This record gives sequence, structure tokens and C-alpha cells, in this order.
Amino acid sequence: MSEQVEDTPIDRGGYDFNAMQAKWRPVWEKLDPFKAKDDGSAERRYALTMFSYPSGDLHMGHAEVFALHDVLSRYWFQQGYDVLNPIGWDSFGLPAENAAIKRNEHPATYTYANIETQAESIRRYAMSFDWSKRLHTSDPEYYRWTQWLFTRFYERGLAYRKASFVNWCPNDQTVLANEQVVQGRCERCGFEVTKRELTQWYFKTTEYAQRLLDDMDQLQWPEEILLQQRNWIGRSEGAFAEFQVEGRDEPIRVFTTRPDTLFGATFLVVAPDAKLAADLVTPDQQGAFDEYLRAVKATTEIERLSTDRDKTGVFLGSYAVNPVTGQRIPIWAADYVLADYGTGAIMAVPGQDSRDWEFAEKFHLPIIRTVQPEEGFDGKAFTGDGPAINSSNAELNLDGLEVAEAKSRTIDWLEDKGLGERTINFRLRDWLLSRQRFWGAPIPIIHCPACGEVPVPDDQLPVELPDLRGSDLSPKGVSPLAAARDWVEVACPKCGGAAERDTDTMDTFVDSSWYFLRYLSPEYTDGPFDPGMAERWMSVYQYVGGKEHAVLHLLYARFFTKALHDMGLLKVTEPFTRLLNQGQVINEGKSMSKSLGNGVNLGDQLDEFGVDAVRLTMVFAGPPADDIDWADMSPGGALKFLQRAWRLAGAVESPVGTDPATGDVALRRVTHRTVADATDLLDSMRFNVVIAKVMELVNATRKAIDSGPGAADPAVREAVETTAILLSLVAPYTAEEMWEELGHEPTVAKAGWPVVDPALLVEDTVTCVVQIAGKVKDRLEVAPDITDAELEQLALASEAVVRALDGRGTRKVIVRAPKLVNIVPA
RNA sequence: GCCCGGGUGGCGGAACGGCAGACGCAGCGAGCUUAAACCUCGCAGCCGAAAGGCGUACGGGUUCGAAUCCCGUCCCGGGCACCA
Repeated sequence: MSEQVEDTPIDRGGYDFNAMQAKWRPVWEKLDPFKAKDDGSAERRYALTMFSYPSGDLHMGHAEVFALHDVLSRYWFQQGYDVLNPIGWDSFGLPAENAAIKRNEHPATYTYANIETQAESIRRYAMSFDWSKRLHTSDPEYYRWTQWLFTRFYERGLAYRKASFVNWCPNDQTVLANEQVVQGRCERCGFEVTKRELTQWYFKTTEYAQRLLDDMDQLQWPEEILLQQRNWIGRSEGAFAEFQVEGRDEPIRVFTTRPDTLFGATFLVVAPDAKLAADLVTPDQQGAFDEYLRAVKATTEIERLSTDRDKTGVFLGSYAVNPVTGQRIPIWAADYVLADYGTGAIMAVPGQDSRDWEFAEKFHLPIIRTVQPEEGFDGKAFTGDGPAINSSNAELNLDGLEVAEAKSRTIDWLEDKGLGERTINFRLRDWLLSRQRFWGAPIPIIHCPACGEVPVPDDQLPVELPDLRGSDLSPKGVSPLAAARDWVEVACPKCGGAAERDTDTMDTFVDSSWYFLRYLSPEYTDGPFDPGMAERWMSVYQYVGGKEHAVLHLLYARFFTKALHDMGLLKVTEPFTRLLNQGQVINEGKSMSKSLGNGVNLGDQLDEFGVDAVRLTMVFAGPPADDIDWADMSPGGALKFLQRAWRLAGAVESPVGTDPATGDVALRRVTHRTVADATDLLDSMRFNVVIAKVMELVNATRKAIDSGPGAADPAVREAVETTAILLSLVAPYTAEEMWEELGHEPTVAKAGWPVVDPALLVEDTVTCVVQIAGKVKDRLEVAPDITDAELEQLALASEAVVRALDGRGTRKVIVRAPKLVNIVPA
């Protein structure tokens, strides 16, 4: 498509976006208008966009999120807020490491080269960032504080190490957090995830589960994201219940949401990979169990998760006793029970649970219904509500009770007997944060044979990465750091004896869980951030970014903020008050990818249409949250509009400073109405409609010049100056050029938001619609202050109404002066 | 399977329960031009010559009045998915 341009150069009528871009960039860089003042002269607003991962140059997705983010930031600048709008890079991570292996160099080389490329592109894209706040998470000055925070978490027991079966990506050769496993595949590379038993570092996110739920009502976030987080946290109310095991002192504890069905518990199931299973297996079942466990470990997550998969399991040889029936019930191991949810053991109630039913059917275990299914129910397990049946013993009688009542009676009984209690369980797991890769912040822990885990003292931070490159970094299943012996071997900070550094690095999501705090004071050396700055600027007023981070970054950042609050480091408990999720930029109905070959190169688009036209296209495409199919867009149309707007500036004939008061009232009304509408629309983030309104203003101004009061009318200057200011949010180069043409000094970015004269929002006449039975029959031009009675009379006298009524009387007349009359004929 | 979104012209999308289709793209016509491009102006949901009728996925309902609210159905997109 770019060939056309080369063949027949389009006459831009003097509008030359390349020249504008070259002309204004240095001027703006000198003026540096977007630095946060922090002097108390204006209300503060922290505008944040998700920082970039430096994997290459900017792409179409960046172009969209930046365009939307910049509209808001520039809008607030124009309104006079003291805006903090920082930019930085999430510069640790695997791609740099993989590139370094391939090119036999240090990951930093690739990383910082890409950062420079992106920084240059961002400047060209005319983003209103405060560059003095710039940071990179891979700088030692940054990760020093990531490590400092880790040790604070460690001291409070919020960071700990444990062995368990963890998600392992065989391709990236590292463990993954739960949140990074999507449909059984590695979120990053798409490889099938397997399980490995490893000792890993965790953050205790579960300790904050309830507060993460509760504080959601402070957040003005898309409901969709809140819902996803709610589901992810997965609160469920129920009870623990204890089952005595034959020949064992310790009972088995299970978690159930249906304590009312206890009478129907005909067997127990434990997770095969839980320690409990190994404890319970009897010698004669040992062989069968070992074989089963081996098979379970060999299954990939994908297989395990497939719903239509047959239930598998093995009898452990032991028996427990149902506490209400006294029945002897067998204990099985099966992989439909998860080791790390609840207690890793369940009471199976096949009558009321479809998974248990399936299992019972397959292995010929008894099924007892304890809830009366509704009339005509022909299914298997009945999971609905209904009266309890088969549920009584000498002490407890549930028969006839509805589920809710039966639940609470059972729990009361269990608590009474010391056999269990009411509880709440969460689906959320602790956050696995250690990674066996190089390009990340080293975990600041020293393992000492005498003292155990010893956090690196604050004055020895940062623990800098050793200089490894090329094949030193290739994945070996253990961290590459382990091979750097002179780095690993250190003196224990406590006893001075020989000790070793922890060789894992932190998940890059740790870096991004607090970067918005470091932005406040990136040079600060007395702590991770300046507490005064945090008090003045937090929480982030508006966060803009993609919804792919719904349960990853956004949940982790919330967790960090709460933990920091509890440590007394932060006043606020939530990081981001408002959230805007932009859609994706796709092409021809599919997301852009190399394999599909449907990628659109941002650089090409910018070369062909210019920065302003691309930004305008992104903003005008539709509601910010919707995906943009680039194939449906017309950056050429956006460019045409910008030229049309720009030409207005050259047409204005009145001198700068002309008082608009004597100008053409009709055009002035359009101008002021446009500003009023745009203000409301921007406040509700309906940017595409704002653009439509500006287009209408441009059209009205053109008409005023050509066939109205003419180019010398003061209202024309007012309209064009307003256009320039409104356009400065989305097309800064064009707007600046117009502003200069109009006789002003740069920069239009801080010209100030136009003031609306309320008197000009009142129209002379209003179009009143006259309907008969809801169908429009006539339109009347009436005074805006017409009374209901007058209007009704006028409407009934209308020729069209008389014709349509055709002699029928009126049954009812609804009058909504001055806009509408609806006549209901008899 | 469960839970969310969403279905409006050829296309992207507008529309406090009150003129459906603003604004734009593509299209058509006119002016300017030797011609074209650019630019400016105009037309444009569908059927119909017109009057008029029909139209916001489909079927019902509430209402003086429904794209908008309620119920049911279908389709598309997304999230979760053995969480006891």
C-alpha cells in the first residue's frame, strides 16, 4: 500500500508532517513542559501507563495505548492540574536472555539498545512524559530496592521457601507462577507445562486474599477485571470436618462447601502428590500406589485439565470412619483432588457431587442420596437445593431441612463435637516468585550451613549480577548463577563462615509490582521511594494498560501495596484508583503475529501518514476498550482531516488577541457547545466521540469562512484557536503548527482549556418533534422556554398532524416541552 | 459446563427511555481543472415513481413512546474450568 505514495506524491497543500515533526520536537524538548511541578500550586494527578518491555521497537499496540493515555494526560495538563506522567522500562526478563545466548553477549547489551530505540520512538510519538522520572528495572540502583523490599517481606514472613510440585516450563527451563500458566501452557512461550518437585520461594499472597477482595469496592475499574480477580481469588465458604482413620492417631481433615451432605460421604479421596497419600498407603497397596503416582506425574497439565478425561485413582488400603454414620469408608488417591487446595483431601459425596459420582461409578463405590432431587430429575449427582433425606442419627437430624439450614446445623454439631469448624477457603495460591534464570534481580538471601537462611544486610545491597554472557546463560534446569562459583561463595553475614548465595532470581512481576512508587523519586537513596512524594501523589489517579494483566500484574501490585501499607511505608492501600483497559490492535480479524504474516509495522504507518494521523486513527477508531482492526481503519482519512483543520489556521484573518465577543453568534455557539461536550466526553473517556465533535467544529468553521460571516470574523479565530487546543490532545504537531500560524508562542499543549460561556449554550430555537403514536409526523421550531400548553396547541394545529389524525380525536397528549409532543389518537 | 461482555447501514461507529444511523471510511454526483489528483459543495438504511411502509440478531413483554428496560431463543467474543 505504500507504493502508491511513492508513485504519485500527494499534494499536501503545504502540510508536511515530516517537516512539522522535525521542527517541533527540539522546541518541545527545550521547553520541557510536562515536568511535574510538585509545588502545591495545583491539584496533583498521577497519570500512569503500563511501562514497556524492551523487546524491540514500539509496535501498533504501544501506539494505541500511548495515544489513549496521552489524551488523558494532555487533557489534565490543559486543565491546569499538576500532572505526574512518568515513563520507564520493565527491562529484566527472558527475551533479553535468550537473545544474549544467541548472540553470545550480555543481556544488558540487547536490553539497553532496545530501550534507546524505544525511547527515541516514544519521543517521536510526542508523548507528554516527564522524562526526569525515567527508570529501568534492570539498573542496579533500581533492583537494589527490589531486593531491599524482598528482605522486608522476608523479615515479616511474607517471603518464604517451601518444597512442592510446581509448574515447570521445559522450554524456558524455569518454574512458573500459577498466574503464568494459561490453559496448561506457559503464558510466555506456549509450551506445555509439566510438574516438578522443587524448593522455591513464595510470597504469601494468600494472607491478603480477603483484603484483596474487600478493597475492590474502592476501585473504579472495569467490572470485567474485578470479576476476573474475584474469580481468581475464589473465596468459598464451608467447613473443615475430621474423619478418624483406622489404626492411625491423626484424623484426616477435609474441606467441604457442603457439610450438609456429610451423611452421604461414602469414601475419602486424597491428592496422590500430597504427603498424606504416602502416609496412608498400606504395604499391600504400595506397589499400585507408586505406579499411579508415577503416571500422574507424567501427565501434562493439559491432559489433566481436559474435562472429558476419565477419572483415575487407586485405593490406598486404609479406611476412615464417617463421623455421623459410623460407617467404615475407604480412602482413595485420585488426581482430581488437588494437593494444594484446602487440605489436599476431600470427603466424596457421590449423591451430590458429579465428580464424586463419576468416580464412584467407575470404581463401584456406594452412592447415597442425601438431598431429595426435584420431581423428574433423571440425572446422576444432584447438586441443587432440596430437602435433606437419609440424614439422621441419634444426635443429629437433618431430614426435611433445606440445604442452607442443614449446612449450619451440621457445622454446629461438628464444632460441638470438636470435629470441625466453619471456615473460608481461597483458590488463590501463594505467589511463586523464584526463577532459575539469569536476567532478573538476584534473591538477596545467603544460605549458611550454621545460620540457615540469612538475608543480605541492607548495606550490602544491591546483590549485583555477575558478568555472565552467551552460553553461560543457556538453560540447564538450575539457575546460571549457580555456575558462577566466585559469585556464589560468600561469607555468612551473621557468623562469617563459608556460605552460598541463593542462585535464583526474582520473577519480573516483582519488579513491576512497585515501579509506580519508584517513579516518584527515582534518584532517592534513603529508601525505595520518598515517603513524602508517596503521600502527595499516591494513589495513581488513572492507570492505562492492557487487560491481559488482569490477574497478574494488577493483583501482584495490589498485594505489594497492601503489604507496604502494613509495614508503615505507604499510607494508601490500593495502588491504582481508576483503570482503563484499551483493546488490542488486530488486523483482518486476527491478532497480529509473525506466523500469520499479518503484522502491521508501526514505523511504516508513521512514515506514510505521520505521527498525528496514526494517533488520531487510534483515538477515533471506537471506544478505547474495543479492539481496533487496522484493516478497517483509514489513517489516510485521519490525515485528510488534520490537513483540513490545519488549513483553517492559515485562513484566519483577524489579528491575534481579537475579542471574540462581537463575532458571529451561530459559530460561537458551535464552538462553545463543542468545548462543553468535549469536556464531558473526555471525563467519561469517550475519546472517539470527542473527535467527532471536533470534526463538526471544523466543518462549521469552514462553512463560516466560505459561505458565512467570512474569515475576518472574530468568531472564526475563536473557533480555530479552540480547534487547535482540542486537537493538541491527540495531534500535537498539527496543533502546534496551527497555534503558531495563529500568532501564538509555543506551546499549545499548555494553552489552557477553553472556558465555556454558558450563555452561548442556550439556543434561540429548539426543534420539537411531533409524534402520533410514537411516529414522527412533524417538526416545529419553537422557543426553548415554550410552555407545555402552548406547545400542545401548536402541535395540534400542525398541518401534518391534522392530516394524520384524519378526524380522529385525541385520547392523550404527552408534552415534553420544548423537545417533544406525542399524540395518542382516539 | 459455569461466569462475564456484545450483536445498529457496504465498513468503523453515534444516539439522558423521546428525530435511529452523529462523525468518519468506502461509494455516487456537481463545481474547480485541458485532464486528473488535491480541494469545496451535495446525495446516500431498505422497499417504493410517490404517498407511504419496513427497519437496531430473533420471539414476546412493560411503556404514550424501546437500539436503550424485563423474559426467552440464536449467534459472536472473552474469562474460568475436576478448587471439593
